[in-house]
Amino acid sequence: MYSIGQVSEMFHLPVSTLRYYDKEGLFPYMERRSGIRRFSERELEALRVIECLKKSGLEIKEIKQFMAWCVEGPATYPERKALFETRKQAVEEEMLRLQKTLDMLKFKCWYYETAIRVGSEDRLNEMLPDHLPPEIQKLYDSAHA
Amino acid sequence: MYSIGQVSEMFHLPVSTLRYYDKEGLFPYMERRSGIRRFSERELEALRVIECLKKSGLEIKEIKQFMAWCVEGPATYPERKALFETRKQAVEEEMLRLQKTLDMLKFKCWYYETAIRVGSEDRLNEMLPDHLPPEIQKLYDSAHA
DNA sequence: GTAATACCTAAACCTGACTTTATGTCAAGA
DNA sequence: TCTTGACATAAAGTCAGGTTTAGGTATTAC
Repeated sequence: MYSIGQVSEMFHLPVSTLRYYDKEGLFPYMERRSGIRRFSERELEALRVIECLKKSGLEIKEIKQFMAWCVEGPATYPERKALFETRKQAVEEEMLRLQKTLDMLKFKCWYYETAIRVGSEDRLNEMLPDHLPPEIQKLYDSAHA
Repeated sequence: MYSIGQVSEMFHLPVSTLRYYDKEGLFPYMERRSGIRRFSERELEALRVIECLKKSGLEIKEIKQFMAWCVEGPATYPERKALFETRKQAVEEEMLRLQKTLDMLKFKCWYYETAIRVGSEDRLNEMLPDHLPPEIQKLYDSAHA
């Protein structure tokens, strides 16, 4: 069993955030001893899931719904599975978008590197978008697709 | 030259957002004809860069700083290049974090699939974390690293 | 005994990125 | 002429996800 302060250190989260999550219903099984929260392994696993679902783009109230399903028992396995499937797809799509963003950023890095080398953007822009080195052309196309 | 309504349609952005960006200084070269904004190719390219930098995690006021550098001329090529290098690194790190999130989500998909199959989480948890199929073990390790 | 800590609550506050509202201008079409 | 639609502004409102504040309790350290 852990105090809120210990969990705060373990997860590098402010105490206020843990209390906020609790208030929002994200720890449905949280125990108390004379008013004081006692985090068990169950709450730590909940916190891992919370961080995962948050990174996947879920809002707090949707995570709360998930926790409510957990309380409901085995009848909600399908809902829970469906949620993770949906988040998996969302993250896969996000990674594709990020890859395009990354290609744009790489292109811009090359662009300014070259601008510095030739001394001005103007001479550089004359090359665009038809006279680029092939690997830069690939970045340019990916970013402008 | 395009009207704000045309650009709104081209980029699938509300007119209010474009005006907000303009107010925040994100279109330093924007022209007007009797008070009405006229978007040129320069503004469209600015908008592409805005979307890229936003996805990379930059705030509006930092994007505004970038636009200010563009106005300052070739002397700020190094600052602009450094910005893109930093964003590139940030996005690469974000993609690594997302990959871990994805592994956790895939693990949870397998977990609930199996829970549905065997009828209860409890029998499943007895297998964890030591008796997992190898490819699931890999996801579990990646997600809990 | 008293001072420092760690915990508690409720409620107000904050931030970023927009969005909405209220009000007004202007040109084109019926 | 009059109304419709696209444009404009300033200022207020919204929302999520916390954070801060104000006031209190309980335990430990000196």
